[in-house]
Amino acid sequence: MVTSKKAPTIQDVARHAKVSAATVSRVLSNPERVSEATRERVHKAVSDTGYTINQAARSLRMRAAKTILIALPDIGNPFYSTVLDAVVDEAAVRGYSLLVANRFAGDPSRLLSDYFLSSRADGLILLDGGVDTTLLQALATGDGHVPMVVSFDEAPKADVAAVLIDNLEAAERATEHLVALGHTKIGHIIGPSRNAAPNPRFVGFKNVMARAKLELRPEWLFPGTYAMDSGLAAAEAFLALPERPTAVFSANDEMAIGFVAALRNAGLECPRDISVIGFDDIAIARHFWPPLTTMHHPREQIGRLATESLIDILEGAATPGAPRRITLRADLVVRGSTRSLR
Amino acid sequence: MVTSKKAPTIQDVARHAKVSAATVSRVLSNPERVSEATRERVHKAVSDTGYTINQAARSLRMRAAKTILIALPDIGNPFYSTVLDAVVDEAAVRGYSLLVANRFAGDPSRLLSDYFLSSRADGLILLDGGVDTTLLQALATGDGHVPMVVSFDEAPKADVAAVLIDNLEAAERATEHLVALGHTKIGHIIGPSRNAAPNPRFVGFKNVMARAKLELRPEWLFPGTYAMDSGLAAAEAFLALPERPTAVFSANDEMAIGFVAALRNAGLECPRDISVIGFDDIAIARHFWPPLTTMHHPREQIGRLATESLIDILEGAATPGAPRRITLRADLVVRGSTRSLR
DNA sequence: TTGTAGGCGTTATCAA
DNA sequence: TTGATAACGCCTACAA
Repeated sequence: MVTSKKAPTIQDVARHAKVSAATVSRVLSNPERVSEATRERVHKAVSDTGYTINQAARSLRMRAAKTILIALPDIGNPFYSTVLDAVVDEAAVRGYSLLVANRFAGDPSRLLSDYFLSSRADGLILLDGGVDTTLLQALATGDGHVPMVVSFDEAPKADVAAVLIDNLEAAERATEHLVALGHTKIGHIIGPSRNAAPNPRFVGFKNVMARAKLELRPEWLFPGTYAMDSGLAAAEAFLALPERPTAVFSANDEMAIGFVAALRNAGLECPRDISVIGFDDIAIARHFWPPLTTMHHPREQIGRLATESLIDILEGAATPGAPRRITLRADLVVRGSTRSLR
Repeated sequence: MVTSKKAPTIQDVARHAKVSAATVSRVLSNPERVSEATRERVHKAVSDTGYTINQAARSLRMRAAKTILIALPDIGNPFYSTVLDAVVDEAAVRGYSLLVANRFAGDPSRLLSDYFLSSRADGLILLDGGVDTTLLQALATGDGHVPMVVSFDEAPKADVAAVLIDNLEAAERATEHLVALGHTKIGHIIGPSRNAAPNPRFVGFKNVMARAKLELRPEWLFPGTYAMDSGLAAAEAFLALPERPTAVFSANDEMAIGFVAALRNAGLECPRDISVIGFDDIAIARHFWPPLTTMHHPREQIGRLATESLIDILEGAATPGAPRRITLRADLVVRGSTRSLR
């Protein structure tokens, strides 16, 4: 059963069951159009021969591959691999195979559309925010457009189905946590901005600071890249400060971790000397010392919902006109890196 | 160029270049069999029409999908996603697409061979050690056998191409590091054993202890599962000990981290009160506090080599009779969690 | 050097 | 309810 000299075809099954290939095909895709008796004979023949449908032939005929493509900026990054994990599982549940593309940023248009023109994949889950907006628009809504669902840090301009979190609102809640703890001197490690738009997490931070009537000191704003190194750099700038904030909101966990680690080397303890809140809740966050307070980014859920949405689109279950946009909530996870000042 | 109403076929290109479809096909696969002049005309026609080869049709005809399948136990685990990252890249370089399967342990035989019988993939990279040995043997060498390369913790019994590290030898070097630091009272957090065979890292540990004539105390051996929790459990057992070791070799980093964290909660500092060495060098290891001394597992290299080997097999560049077995070296990375006793 | 023709394994259309 | 037949788009003898 495991293997046989040569993969049996639908013809072999047909012979075995003494019916035509057409009937076998029908049993497999529209069982209700076949009589009970022959249906059973065919099923038996299928398992007797160990028949498995040839996907290549099926794809050719159906112009559909039952396969979806996921494009990621960096699989090695645990953030993305967590999403990928959920996507693979959900796709499998729905009977789809999953093709993976990594770091295609170089010449995205050609590479990506190739997958569809060559009918290797039916739809796309795009997690790579580095795609040019107009290009994205063309890919998504152009002539031979690609069914797709995107999930970026920031809501894409293009008219595309998307699964997102509300970064601005979540950043507000992160900042509010610090305010609620009694902190008034609060700094921020700023995430990079895309397309010249200010980072939404930074905007959320500023909103709350204004609302709480707290001073927004320029020297308490540390520019970052999301990489851990910028946390270290922020720590250096922090240590050189004549007057220091008592709390810092970092636009992501990596930078927060770098920041805390560098401070510790300089003799400053978190949360004793400084409270730090991160963003994303990466795997390290809970095992770090101190365990990092952060906003939980629902990565698994994003992967699952993106896959569901895409397959709904592919199978016509989704309204074609209005691309669905799902917004998820990032929850505050209080751990050990923030403390009350009261 | 990005898209067109309907994907152009080889016929469209042929018409455009005023040649036959056969000639276009030849230009694409055996350019040398076509005259310079027509070759150019065809190339122009290809780019004019925006033609992309239809992989489904090609696969059907060629009985090859130019696609490889990777089967992983858990994509979400950074260990595997790092390998995956390298595999995706290397496959792309060689012109192969990559299909991903996750957690298929339930009914491996059917699911996996399906991919090949249905000609969706040409070969397999197997990272899931949970496969039954005889099943593996059948899959690898049976009648309609699947070209494959495996990479597990332990060398598979089956007659299969493999890319591995020598766990036993690396564990010896890890233990020797502790001995060289002057430790004589050394414990071990044992990794799980597969197929009733003792964990090779445990064997390596015992070898060195015997060689150094150090006492192997049963109560200093903590059973583990590779999950962080067993590190916590080991810490509890450790704390209850009347006499404690001064150093511990943990069979992997997760357990080492759990161990150190739990000890810290109980007031024991690493490396002041205890030296700990892990294994694998996962991403957290360097950012943990203290930065973890460990054996670096060459995951990227494994992914790259496994992919190369598989494609060599697929393209007939590898000797079919004798499956190649590549053994890589895990390097010692000394960081902050181990200290000298002298 | 180039073209013609047949078939890879499926599914959909049309009759029976 | 079932069967014959014609594509789907490509590659490769075989002919010219």
